[in-house]
Amino acid sequence: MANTKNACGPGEQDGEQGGAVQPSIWERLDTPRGGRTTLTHAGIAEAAVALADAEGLEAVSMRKLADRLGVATMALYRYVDSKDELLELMTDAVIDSAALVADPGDWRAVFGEVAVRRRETALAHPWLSAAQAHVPTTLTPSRNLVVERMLGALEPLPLTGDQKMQLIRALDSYARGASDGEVYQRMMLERRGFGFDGDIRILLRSNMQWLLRSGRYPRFARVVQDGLAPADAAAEFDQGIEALLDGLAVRFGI
Amino acid sequence: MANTKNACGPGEQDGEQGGAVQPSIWERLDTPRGGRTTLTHAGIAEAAVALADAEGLEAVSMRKLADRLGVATMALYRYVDSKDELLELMTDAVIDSAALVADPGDWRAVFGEVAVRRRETALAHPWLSAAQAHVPTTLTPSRNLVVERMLGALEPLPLTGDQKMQLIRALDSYARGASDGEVYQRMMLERRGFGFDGDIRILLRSNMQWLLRSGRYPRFARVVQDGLAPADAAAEFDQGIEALLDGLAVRFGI
DNA sequence: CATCTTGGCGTACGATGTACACAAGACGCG
DNA sequence: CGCGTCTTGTGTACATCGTACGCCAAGATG
Repeated sequence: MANTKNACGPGEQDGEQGGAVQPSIWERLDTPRGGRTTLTHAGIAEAAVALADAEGLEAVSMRKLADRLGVATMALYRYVDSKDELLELMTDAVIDSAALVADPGDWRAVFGEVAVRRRETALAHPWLSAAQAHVPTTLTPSRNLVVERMLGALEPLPLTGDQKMQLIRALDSYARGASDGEVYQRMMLERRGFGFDGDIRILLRSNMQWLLRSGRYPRFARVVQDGLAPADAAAEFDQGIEALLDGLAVRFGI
Repeated sequence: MANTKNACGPGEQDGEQGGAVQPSIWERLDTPRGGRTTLTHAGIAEAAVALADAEGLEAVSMRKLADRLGVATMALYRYVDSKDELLELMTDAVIDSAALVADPGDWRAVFGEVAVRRRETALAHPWLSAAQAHVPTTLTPSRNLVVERMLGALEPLPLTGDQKMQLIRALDSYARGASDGEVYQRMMLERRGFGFDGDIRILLRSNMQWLLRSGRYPRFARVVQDGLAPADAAAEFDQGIEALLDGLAVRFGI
């Protein structure tokens, strides 16, 4: 089994006053700091994001980041408990929830905008998907704000809290999967020597030989060989979102 | 910009005979090896998977893996060019495409089965999502086999190759996003001290204090406070899949 | 047997995350 | 102003990691 501990954690599992079992960095963010303040959480996160954007996630090391900030390596540890926490800060920092401008009363518009924005963010910061996978972080301030906005859009509809959350999770699932999948494909393209912005069909074509040779994938080979139209990933993403929301709306009678 | 190189890669970008630009490990898999053969690709992958299942992905180091196999560290490098390639092997090894048993003529059944299987695999091997994110790998043999099967199920339908692929990608997107999201939530639960199999609502509840205190998320706080029913993640996953496929079927007139 | 190819081994190097002890700047109180 | 006291920034040190390189052994081939 993968889980090393399965007993309940620190503090009573269900206590009303229990507080956050671990301060979880977001709690510490806005607590005022005394003494010297050459560094800030925001500044650190921003520099880390810039570094990852410029040189990739694997280039983000505590040493390099500290160098960029003109500070000793260990100074960073006064602000984050570990590198993983730094990654958490980064994943939260790239979500610009201020950019949501859709009519708050039109839930389909709000949901669509959230999804599209997520895809754009993922493509603009290709390291994001890997960072989120390495440091599982549901529930960051920015992400909570997005949930809040979606809940607001669902307010006038006759749905239970559970149904609203299910709707939000469904959108999140599709948007996450489609965005990550697209990013992974593009990173694959880049790794193979074609650029991040290359034609995705190159991947399929360069794979075709392998498909044909083994003979185990006749249908796949045929589809690739017959040629595919140039992909419009953004439009396909939209169609998927609309299809999913259509289907769920029918099920929920809205 | 994140992309370091945007020019076309090795070989001519569009050459007909171009072959795989890099041997890409899958090519090397079934080429026969001479000399001693105490190791095999399959054995290495299996041991690595077992290690990751037991101690987590971060415990998978070349040294520990070699120890487990009773072999020197560098021996592994005769079979994989890098640790990243090892991760690729692992991600392919856990996909058991032999387990697909749905009626091949019923495309909805086939698609549903593929999605469900994917979720089960992701939950059974929580490291999988992170591994796939770290080493973007579309197009592995096992994955190709799944695509082949789905294409087979779509054969009788009046769809173009592009439409078939779009359908497959849409299912892949939702299944990936929902599975990864669920895994991340559970890993988060485990990291916080509640087990991997704990009640997901604990996460929300422990987050509630933060929600209430800041006052920026009134709706979110209310929904959590009003209490949520125990989640049936599998059923919710199914509903999402069905909703998505319904919506797309309408769009494609099938 | 001689030779060659391939597979496994041991060592070594640079980079990484971070624990720990210490110095230096800011603040409260006299 | 002077002096504790707390917080922030620093320097060193260590375990661990991926992996380049050179060597030896084992099986195949002549």
